[in-house]
Amino acid sequence: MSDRCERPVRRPVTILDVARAAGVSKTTVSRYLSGQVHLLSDDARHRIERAVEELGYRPNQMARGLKRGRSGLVGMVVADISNPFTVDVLRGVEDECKSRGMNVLLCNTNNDQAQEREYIEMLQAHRIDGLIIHTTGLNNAFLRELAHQDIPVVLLDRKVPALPFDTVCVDNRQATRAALMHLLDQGFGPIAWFTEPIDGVSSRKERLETFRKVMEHHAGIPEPLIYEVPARMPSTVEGPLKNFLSTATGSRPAVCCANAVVALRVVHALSKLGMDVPRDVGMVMFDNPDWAALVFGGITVVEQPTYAMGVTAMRRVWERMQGQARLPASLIELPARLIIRRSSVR
Amino acid sequence: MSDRCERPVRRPVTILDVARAAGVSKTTVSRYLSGQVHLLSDDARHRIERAVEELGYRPNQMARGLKRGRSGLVGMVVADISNPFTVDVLRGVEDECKSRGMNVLLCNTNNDQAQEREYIEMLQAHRIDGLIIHTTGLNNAFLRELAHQDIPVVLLDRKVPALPFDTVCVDNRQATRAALMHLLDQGFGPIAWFTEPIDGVSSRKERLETFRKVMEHHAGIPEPLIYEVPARMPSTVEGPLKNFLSTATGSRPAVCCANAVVALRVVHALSKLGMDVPRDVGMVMFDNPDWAALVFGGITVVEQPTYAMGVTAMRRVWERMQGQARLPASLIELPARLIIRRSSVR
DNA sequence: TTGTACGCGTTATCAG
DNA sequence: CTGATAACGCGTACAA
Repeated sequence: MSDRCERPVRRPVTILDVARAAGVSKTTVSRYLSGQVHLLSDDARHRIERAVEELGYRPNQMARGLKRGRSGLVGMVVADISNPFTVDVLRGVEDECKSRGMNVLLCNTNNDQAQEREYIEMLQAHRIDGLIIHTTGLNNAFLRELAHQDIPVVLLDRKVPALPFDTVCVDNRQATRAALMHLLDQGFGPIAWFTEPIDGVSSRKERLETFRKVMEHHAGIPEPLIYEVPARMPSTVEGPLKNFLSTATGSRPAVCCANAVVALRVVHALSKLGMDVPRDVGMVMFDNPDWAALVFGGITVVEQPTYAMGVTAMRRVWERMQGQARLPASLIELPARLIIRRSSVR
Repeated sequence: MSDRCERPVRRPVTILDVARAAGVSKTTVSRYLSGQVHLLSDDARHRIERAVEELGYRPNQMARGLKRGRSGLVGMVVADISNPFTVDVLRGVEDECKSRGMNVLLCNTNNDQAQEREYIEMLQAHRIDGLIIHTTGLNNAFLRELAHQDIPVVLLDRKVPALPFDTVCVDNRQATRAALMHLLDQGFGPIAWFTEPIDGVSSRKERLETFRKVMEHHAGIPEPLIYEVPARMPSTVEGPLKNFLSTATGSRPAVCCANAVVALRVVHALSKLGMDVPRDVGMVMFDNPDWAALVFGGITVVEQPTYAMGVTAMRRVWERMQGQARLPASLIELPARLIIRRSSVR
């Protein structure tokens, strides 16, 4: 490719280059770029237009940001990028940024406090215009500082009442209740709850609490079965599951999984135990990953409005950027949807 | 929370603030920050340390970037963030950035040429230090310009020989051959190939070509069955699949899916048709999403080293950043791994 | 309608 | 060891 040598290495073209090429001053070019076309003579405008085109000029966002005080960047800090839930939310955020000419800085913390903190510091350094965070909940003091710096922060999925930030999440109580009532309606019981360790995560907590309440009120079971599944440890599910099922002979047991990560492991365990779903055991799970419709002829799910959550969060950031900064923080709770499939139907 | 009013709105603290608080000049603080500690008196160092801590100072990356000519940002342009393949690669890129103090600007193009181009322009404006791109292959002239600007570009998964960029992908021919030979070994045949429309995408093309060759050489079938599955159109799979299976009575038919997106739809169709895998039909697919181990008692897969691909790509960008800029572009082809499960075993 | 000059927050050069 | 001072590329009063 001789092309590679033709123009050796091109120093990035600046506004000054454009100005010179067009025979005008930087100021005039700057005005053109910021759309103040009414202040320009047709002649100047055309010359600038051509120069920009020919030189392939792109305004330097670092310089521009430095001057204007906004970077055009939004930080998205997620706890686990491997979780399909996260990806769908991210899609929403990203699309919404795109339509506003902004970019997403993606940060995956692996549910680790130190990483979360480090990332937030990096994002601060980049002077992000907004932050959307699926937080571990372990950096609250640190996060609070962002409030003083007047940068819009939106919490996602996990509430932290101690923080004065907008929060977008789903109505976990309604969702959990719907799932459980459906199981009970179908004649299932006892029901076991599988969740990741609560660790102060609000969504996990709310779902679990609601499970407890529903079990007590509607099934008269004050001490329902709850299994916490530690992350990334294999085969901690099979034992409890086997145990649960063996104590439930003569009835119609069911399992409820608090998210897709746990559900995946439960499904594996059920398969290994040779269980027939829904004949031997019913199943309902949170989240609606690809495979939920596939396994056991379809698993009944509580589908969260993931994409919409992302869109909503980013819109909120945008509104705050437009001067709504000092309004009180609001809690936006979106409804989840129960999708009934074969796994929970007699 | 009275805290919110205590310090009303804090102007971002600059290096000058630190300098004043520490009773030294900006220069000295700058030295401290860039780790030239050997040039500082213990006294000065301590005072700066304290000032930085107390004020919560974070160097402004925009200013720093403007001055140093590097932004600390890497652009990652992906064709489809919904594809688990993409997410795993992204994880690799992200981890590798993290360990180098860099950040990822994530851009999802939805396989759309215009969006890809727009995004690359935005990334250019941000003066990204590197670009990793899972390209549509439709903006080549445009991409070529990046070569002149001396910014490291790494192509991912999809080769574009016309472009002078490093490329990280898998050995598709070896992988495809392994998958097909395995099916033939197990006594399967005829074999049908399901793929997304080729659209000039090298990975799709290589897999398909290899399929053709293997079929001709080893099975003596010059015109094997190929089905192109258009994206996001429901139930275009069921018809062809049914047709294929009906013409294959008396033999042991199998299907091979060129990626997880297509495979998902094939699985749906197979379920709907009430097929028993592997008894009625064998199956092998590319990619190893969560659900592949679950469905049909496990689907045999060609697992791509996705995470490693991300890591490799980012390492390459890094090397180029460190002055290896003018070395010729290299092609890095990683091996895929055949994981045999129930779906392809007699 | 256009241009001059300054500053955004850093780093680098140079002189002490 | 330390500190002025000049850029980096851009936007914007202010002046013309």
